[in-house]
Amino acid sequence: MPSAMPIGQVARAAGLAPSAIRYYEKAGLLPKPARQSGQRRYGAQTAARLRIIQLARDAGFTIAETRTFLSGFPPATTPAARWRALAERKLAELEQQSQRIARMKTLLESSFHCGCLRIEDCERAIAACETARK
Amino acid sequence: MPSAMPIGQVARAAGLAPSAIRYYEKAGLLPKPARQSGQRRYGAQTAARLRIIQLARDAGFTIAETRTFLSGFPPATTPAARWRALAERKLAELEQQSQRIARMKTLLESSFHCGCLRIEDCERAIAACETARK
DNA sequence: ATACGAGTTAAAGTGCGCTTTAAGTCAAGC
DNA sequence: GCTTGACTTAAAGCGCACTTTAACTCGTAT
Repeated sequence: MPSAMPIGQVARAAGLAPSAIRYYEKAGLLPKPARQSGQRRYGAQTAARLRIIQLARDAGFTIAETRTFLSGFPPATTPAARWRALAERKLAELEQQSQRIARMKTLLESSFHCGCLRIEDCERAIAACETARK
Repeated sequence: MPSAMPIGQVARAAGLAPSAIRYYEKAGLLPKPARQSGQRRYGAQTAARLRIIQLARDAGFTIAETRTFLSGFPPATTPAARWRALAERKLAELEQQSQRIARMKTLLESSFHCGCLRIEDCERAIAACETARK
């Protein structure tokens, strides 16, 4: 792996579009790389940085949260401590989402078991469903 | 409940913004109401229609799916049959989402237990996490 | 008369994570 | 000398469900 790869090569290696890499740079997730006649040249450490970004994204962090993880803490903060701090809040969010999904499932399975022929007739059945919502 | 309510009253009763009601009308979820000197006047059946729409939205259906439920089936199709058809696909989507969330939880809990002092040193730990991803 | 509150419209804005587009630069191969 | 392919930028577009804005029209109370 050469230590001065152009953006297309880095992108292919990471399974990303070049535009995504430029976007990450503008968003402050990637340091500004060296240039050769105007074009970005990336070193080997970029691949690792991209893998970390992907991991954070896969874990559900937004771009802003990922930037916080990478550069939003006092420099002495260990990666483990950074991750713990952010993961705690994210897990709470996921818990909320899980509950939302559970409620949706309940509604999908319990609604409109009425024998109404037209939607306009379903009013009464819906009152029952709304009870299940709480 | 008067049978010719203006939009603000309907909105307040339903817990929605007037703009949302106009949006539903434009999106084909609500029939075009009568007008009095240019202003919309809603009958009592609108409240029931809005409750049905809210139920569909709470169950995770998009506006387009909700429109399908309300008016995208052969007229003779019962509400129960309509709901069943749409709910089946939606439940499959929710299953996917649940799996996505479970994977995020795993990543949040299992990543960055390394003792690295700087993010640049975490490469090795990340390889382990990526194993957990599969 | 006039100010107020509620209604009307079309069009643009929001948030998120990119992608797409348009117009241009550059090095290499023929 | 000319094409090709990969790169550059800023700005706009996408999907979704609305909200917000701007400019206007009503009927009613003062």
